Amino acid sequence: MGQTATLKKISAQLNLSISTVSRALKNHPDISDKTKRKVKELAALMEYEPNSYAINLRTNKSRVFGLIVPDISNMFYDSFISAAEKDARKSGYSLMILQSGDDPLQEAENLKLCKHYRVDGILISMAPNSYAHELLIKYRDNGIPVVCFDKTPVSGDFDTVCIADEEAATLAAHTITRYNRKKVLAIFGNEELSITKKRRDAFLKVMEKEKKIATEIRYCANSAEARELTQQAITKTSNPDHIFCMSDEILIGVMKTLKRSKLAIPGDISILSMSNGFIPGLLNPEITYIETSGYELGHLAMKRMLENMDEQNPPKAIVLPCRLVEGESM
Amino acid sequence: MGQTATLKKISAQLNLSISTVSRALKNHPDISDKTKRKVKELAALMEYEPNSYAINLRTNKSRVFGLIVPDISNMFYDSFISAAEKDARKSGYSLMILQSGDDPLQEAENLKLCKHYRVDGILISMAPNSYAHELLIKYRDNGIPVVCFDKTPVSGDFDTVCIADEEAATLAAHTITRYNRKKVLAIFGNEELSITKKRRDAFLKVMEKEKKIATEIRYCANSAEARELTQQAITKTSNPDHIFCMSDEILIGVMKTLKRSKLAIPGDISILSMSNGFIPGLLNPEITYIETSGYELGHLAMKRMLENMDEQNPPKAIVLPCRLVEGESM
DNA sequence: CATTTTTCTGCAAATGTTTGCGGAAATGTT
DNA sequence: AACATTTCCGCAAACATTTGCAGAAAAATG
Repeated sequence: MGQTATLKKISAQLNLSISTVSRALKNHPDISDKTKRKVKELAALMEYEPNSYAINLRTNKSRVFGLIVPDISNMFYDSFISAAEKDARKSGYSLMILQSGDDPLQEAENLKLCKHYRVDGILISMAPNSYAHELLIKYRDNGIPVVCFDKTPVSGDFDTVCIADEEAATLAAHTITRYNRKKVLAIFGNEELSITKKRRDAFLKVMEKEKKIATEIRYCANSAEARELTQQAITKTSNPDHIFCMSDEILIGVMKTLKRSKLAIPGDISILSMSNGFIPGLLNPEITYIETSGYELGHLAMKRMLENMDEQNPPKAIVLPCRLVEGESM
Repeated sequence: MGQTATLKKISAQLNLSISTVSRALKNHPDISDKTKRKVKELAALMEYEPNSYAINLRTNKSRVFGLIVPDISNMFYDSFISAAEKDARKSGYSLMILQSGDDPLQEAENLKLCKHYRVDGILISMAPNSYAHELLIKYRDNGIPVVCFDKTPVSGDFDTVCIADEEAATLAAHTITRYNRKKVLAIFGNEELSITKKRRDAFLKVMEKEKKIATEIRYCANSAEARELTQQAITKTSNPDHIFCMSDEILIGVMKTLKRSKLAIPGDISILSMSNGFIPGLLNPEITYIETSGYELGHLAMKRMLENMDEQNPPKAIVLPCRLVEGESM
């Protein structure tokens, strides 16, 4: 069958050269209106569509971005991706999405895949213990723009788009101090991650000035550990009257324990979390949180990537400001 | 600069022809070991990587699947995608992800994008009022396998991979009958969707046999409407002693209202939902639900798509069996 | 030494599109 | 009529890879 239409097939039908057909379809001034009309008619009839493989080869571009995240099925990343995809599409780009599963090896493989597919740019949230840095440097030097988001390297080698971690943690701490609490339990995630360190340090910087408040810092790897931790805290003598949660995951664990206890929120114990808002709104009472929006971050990151398509820019650190969303947990 | 390595550049360096270099790298028996060694060394040194644009052009394949969903940031789809991506990668494929936003126009545009990118296959969960059917038929006839999942057309034209909707709704109804309830409020989603119809009909088929139970069916478009609906139900005289929720979205709305009421769960009113389990586990008490796993469905759908890569298969309707997960809400 | 066989390599075409350059035909100017 | 200009179109190369075919050189056989 005549399967798919090509310039060649159209030109053969009309006894024209391939180049004439190409130019006619592109409204090139060299081609007469009569020829243009004939060509366009037949092209429409044959449902001609330029072969993107050929165009990619010729232009050495694909209009596709590689996007690497630890896991798509995550409250934060799924909204990030959702926003990024919409913006990309508006500018004629598409996303190729790859998951690292928080595995540095998988991450490196995904980066190689990006190279293999010759994506026009890479957006990446890095896995813990990532060794992707040098790979990314190489890609950048080969003209593939790299935008790091959320979990970013500390070096100033790449564009970074992040939640205002310090600002958010500072805001959290200041909020807590307003409520006259005595014993604060602050639960953070993996201690090794820079995101944890940044948040913890900014948080502590404020709390240490408050001599009237005893602050205890703890770390946990997942929701179950947060639950465990909370259980220990409320049964032992430490008895905090406030718990700060660095993330949704932690908040979920904390709340599961508190629900089973007889503690009233915020009467006996108050809660403040960092979140995109979905989980806090689900819980009862609704949790007060510092907003960290994946949507917003996705918009910012894609905007930056698209800027990099137009011109080469020196690396820039972009920060998404945060805000306090009042619930009923404080 | 020598930017990226190509066969041509390697061949120039070694005074060989392009074809010899190509064959050497592919261990073709025609090429002497000595030549092979030389070529491979230089290729490694220059970090040669075959140009996928050229390969795509030549083979007329891209090893990329198009995946169209209403919205990525959705408990169900994000896990579907997560599973699908992992399986695709294992078989050397990648995913290009596009969102329709439940807009038939956007959906059609995305399908055209898939055609433009010449993806090797399309996985799609269709928007309400989709008119993609004929487009998909055309793609299928042009040799692009189509796998519909979750929201699928009723025709037998394509592979479909679905939750066992009837089975799940039947299981839900049977579960409810076991608990000696009098007044059941069953809340479903958009009445126009086939998924809604299937679940509702199967549900009703069981309930109508139970003369002792009064069943009321309601529909709602989103979480807020479900909240409203519940509010009306518990304040007016109807006073249900059970609420069935077709989806997480509905469950969330229902629970928000119930939390503010003084009704005890399951004492005064019991709850049964359909869900992937995440939300039910978050709520208090934990909600009993019929499991509808996005992960599992993603695995099934990708498996089917990969089968279609090997050989042409007649359309097949694949159904993911469901199970009851006991919480504390019944 | 002549012929056949084996071993190795290169030519050229094909995939589809774009574009600089040149050239033919038609029209316009003296 | 001779020349210049405009209008319209095609050739061919380029992008990178693969592969059937042919052919040269070397080795083996008679």
